Amino acid sequence: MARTRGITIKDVARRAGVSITAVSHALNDKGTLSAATREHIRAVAEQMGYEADALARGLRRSPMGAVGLVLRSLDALGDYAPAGVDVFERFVGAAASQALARGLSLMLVPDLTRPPVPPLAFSLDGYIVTNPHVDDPVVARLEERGIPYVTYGRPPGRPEFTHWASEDDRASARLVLAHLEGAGARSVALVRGTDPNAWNLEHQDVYLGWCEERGSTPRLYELPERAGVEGGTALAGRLVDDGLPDAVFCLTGRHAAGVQRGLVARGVRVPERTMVVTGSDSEHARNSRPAISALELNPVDSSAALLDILQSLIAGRPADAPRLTRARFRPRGSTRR
Amino acid sequence: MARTRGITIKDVARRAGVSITAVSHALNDKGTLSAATREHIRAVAEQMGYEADALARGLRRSPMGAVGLVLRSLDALGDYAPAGVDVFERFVGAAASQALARGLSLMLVPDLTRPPVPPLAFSLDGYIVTNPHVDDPVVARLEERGIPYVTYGRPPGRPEFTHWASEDDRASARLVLAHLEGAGARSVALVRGTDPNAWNLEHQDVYLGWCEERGSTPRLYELPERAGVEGGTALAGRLVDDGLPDAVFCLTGRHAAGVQRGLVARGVRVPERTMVVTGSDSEHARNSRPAISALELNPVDSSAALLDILQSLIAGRPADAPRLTRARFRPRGSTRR
DNA sequence: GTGAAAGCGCTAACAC
DNA sequence: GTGTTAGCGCTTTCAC
Repeated sequence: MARTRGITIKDVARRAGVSITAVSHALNDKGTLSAATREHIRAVAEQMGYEADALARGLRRSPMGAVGLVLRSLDALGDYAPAGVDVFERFVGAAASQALARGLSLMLVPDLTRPPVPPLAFSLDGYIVTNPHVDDPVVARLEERGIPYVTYGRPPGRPEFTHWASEDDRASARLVLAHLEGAGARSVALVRGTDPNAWNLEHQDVYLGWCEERGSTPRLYELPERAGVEGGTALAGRLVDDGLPDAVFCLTGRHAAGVQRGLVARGVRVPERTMVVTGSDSEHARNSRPAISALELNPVDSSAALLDILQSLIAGRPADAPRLTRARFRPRGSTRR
Repeated sequence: MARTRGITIKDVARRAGVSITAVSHALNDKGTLSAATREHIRAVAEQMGYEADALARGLRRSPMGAVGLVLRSLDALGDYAPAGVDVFERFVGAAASQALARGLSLMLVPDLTRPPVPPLAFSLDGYIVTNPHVDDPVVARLEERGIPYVTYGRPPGRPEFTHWASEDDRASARLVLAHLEGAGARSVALVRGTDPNAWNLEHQDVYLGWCEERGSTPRLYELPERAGVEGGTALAGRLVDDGLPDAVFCLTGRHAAGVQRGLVARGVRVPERTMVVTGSDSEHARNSRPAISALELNPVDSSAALLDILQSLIAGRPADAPRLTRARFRPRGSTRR
């Protein structure tokens, strides 16, 4: 299966009876060729099925037509396909489809700071980094290299950085809390993850503000993302011991599923005694009994926005950023009273 | 945001006080350098944080550390993110995770035959092509270029080609039919898609054989994949008109959801009068009432197998192929009698 | 053992 | 208007 090389610019030049420069210029709309030559060269190239080699072209630092995607939350998890968690797959799917629609390819790249670094990594035109955390080394690396990037979720601790898009986490959090309040909840516990990303931080922030406004004591629990369903189940014990709240708001779907299972196992009636809701819809949330009310992210709009911004950056244009998209709230049995 | 170039081989050579060649050889275990020089050069390179530029390297046709993924079924659909269809997302997620685990990056590439072809497309080390159909032009293109590739699903009409992996479709089909028979079905209709890929063809083949063995008249319906749920609903009318079978086996999840909805709307009781089952689990299947029994593909094992084969091909080793993985059958309400 | 030098395919100064 | 030429960063002969 020897790799045959494709038709090169040289072949086209020879065939068209011109220099390689002429070909390069004709095909890239550069230089000052006569319309006739240009047209002729184009015809020949087309007819020969010529396609410029991206590598050689990239060597001269022209765009590659491909952007990278780094999933920081999965890097952190150390597992790129956690069972039942479909937010990332959905995001990858959406981002890929949006990229393809814009004529860009999407390359999935692992943690850029841990060797071996994928060879092409620093040759891509730009990057989407999802859920960067405080002082994210991947972001630092891109910054260092001067590679354009956008982030899915505001990079925490960097108020000056605007090239991000995400669902409006603050609005989402308020939506959920209002829903719980409307269903009669007075005391709400928040279960967040431990990654210091905007997702965790902004929900927490809104939650604390909400508690303060109402004069209720915040009940904040931190559970590592990787603790999964089991972690949630275990946490249910603590919730009971600390005194049952009217509702539990778990940011991750697996925690919510675990917490609900743990509560039910301890005889707590959901939603009658305590409601459960999650900030991130997942198979687990949908398949729990009762089904768990959830925020459904908006990967399509978010990845479209991110690619818009990224394309502007790559082209050196000012970008319309940040951009907020809207998550949908899906009320289900776990909060239906 | 000027792109800063990284440290080049030249920098390392100068710093180590050797030639460029020496650096190249030391870092690639080529040539005949003394152990001492080799070690010294390596130390300097490491200390400088040198990383070879993949582009320049690729120009000389060495591996890029990246493989492409082409989703033929989505190319055909013309939509890279059809709502509720998660098999592809799951496959992408699984393939990405398996690739990353092997130190490879995964690049999602659209139809390689429709311009504009993504620039890097022909520079990748190899390809995974999902669900190629008869005389697939993408496959032809890769073949032409001598680029190693594997297919998810046997390429139909090419018995000599072995570099593929997939769930064992024939076994899956038998599993489903046996399940239906066990639940009392005598007459079963098969609803397949129109893409001439192995998935459609092999299920059909087993189905026809099964009918023949039992002396029952086959009832075969073809429905374009893109007809979606609505197509299924419409088909339900035909099923009723043609005389209700005891069970309907729809290969795609959306067709199954539509068929069941259409049947129920016409007063047919599922599963009592007619059972419904699908060959491809999806959100639609799970969320239908009753939930639809389904085959759940095995993207994790399948993509792992594909990457094993692909890595062998790239390395020029003989590959252990084809490889069959096992789908799981999920019995649900739609076949529970 | 080591290094000079010739490309890989392309782009962009700069001559002509 | 058009072509010559010098690289981009790297690998790989092939002299020394």
